Amino acid sequence: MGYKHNIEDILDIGTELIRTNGYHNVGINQILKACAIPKGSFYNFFETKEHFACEILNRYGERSKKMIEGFLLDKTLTPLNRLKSFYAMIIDVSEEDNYAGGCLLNTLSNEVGRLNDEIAETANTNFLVWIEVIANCVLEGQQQGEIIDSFPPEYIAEYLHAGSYGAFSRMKVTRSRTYLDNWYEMTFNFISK
Amino acid sequence: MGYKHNIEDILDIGTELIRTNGYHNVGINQILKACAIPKGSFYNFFETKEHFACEILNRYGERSKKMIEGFLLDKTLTPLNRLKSFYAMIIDVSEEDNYAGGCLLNTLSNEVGRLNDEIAETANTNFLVWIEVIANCVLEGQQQGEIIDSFPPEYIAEYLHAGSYGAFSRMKVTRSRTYLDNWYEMTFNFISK
DNA sequence: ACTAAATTAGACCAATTGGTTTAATTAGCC
DNA sequence: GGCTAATTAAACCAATTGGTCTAATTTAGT
Repeated sequence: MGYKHNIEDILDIGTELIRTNGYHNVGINQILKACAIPKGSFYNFFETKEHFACEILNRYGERSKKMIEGFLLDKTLTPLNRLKSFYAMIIDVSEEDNYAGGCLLNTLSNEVGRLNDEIAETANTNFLVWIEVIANCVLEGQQQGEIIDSFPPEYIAEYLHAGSYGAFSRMKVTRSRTYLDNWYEMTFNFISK
Repeated sequence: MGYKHNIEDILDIGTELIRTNGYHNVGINQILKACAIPKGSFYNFFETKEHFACEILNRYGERSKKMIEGFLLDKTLTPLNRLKSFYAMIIDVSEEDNYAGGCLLNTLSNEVGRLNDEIAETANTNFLVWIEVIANCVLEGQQQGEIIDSFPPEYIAEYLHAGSYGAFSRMKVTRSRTYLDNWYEMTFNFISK
């Protein structure tokens, strides 16, 4: 039957709070309150706030990887169209989310990437896992002549995904999808053959 | 002769602290300590921490505008080469800075852009001032046939500068200029005619 | 020299920060 | 049923948060 509280719930709620409000702006107490768990339970599950951040990053990384694969391994579309549908979905979801947070990995990278070694490494590792999935799709597109082959697939994959992070920065202050849409249009124009 | 403390020093030190450590991670007390000023003076100059953030944003915005113009109005280079030299400089400076903070405007946009209306608007306003300067240079480049004209100059300007923000996110976790360099190479390859 | 306003100084405030501790309770296993 | 380990619960901690307050000092204008 298990105990009263389960880690998954704490991770879920913590992920959303930190993704939308930032790392230093969300206290342990706030997470505890939202989860309705006492402090003892939290520190039974997690050593420190830093470790907690790494755990939600890894969890977010794994789940997102599966979601990315759901789009990029879909053989009913051409590789380029798979990529397009993936980023079109990200933009739609951001709008539904009311432009609140964007990607947890990006949020933590920007806020604590330079300050905290463990969080930085965890964020980077998970990012590179995504890049591998994206690069495979890019390579397929290159082989089918849909995508430019003037750059290695990993370069294009990083360019694509990090590019979306730049767009998130603009999204957060403009509270609109306009620049996300422009970014999408221009980037796919540039990498299409 | 003036009083003992001057606002400029507080703004300078506050800018650097927040740019490199983030908004919520830097307390008023920390800024006071670094400036060696008492609290009364700080709150005599600035209403709240939020207002202080807006002031350093505006100051950073104005100074950066002048610096951008220093590069982009330099008639000894072609428009495209002016843009290239500007972003090459940004990357070099980031390396010298040990990849610490990147752009204050981007840092604040990402961390508090969605949480704080005043800071968001201030960040966006200053960003758009830069975009205007960059767009003028892009337009010149288009007129001289150096830069693609398949997109409006403002679109290319935003694409350029927001793109560099995505690269900063990667820089902070990798602690290297590698992705900044790749971004530079690819972006200028895409927008060159 | 006098006055009013700006500045300086730092003690003080309630609220919150991340984290510890101790005791009670619960679960799983033999 | 009894034992051990995990979990729950919340009081407690020192340090820090953004911000206020009062009093002393300094400046600029007349």
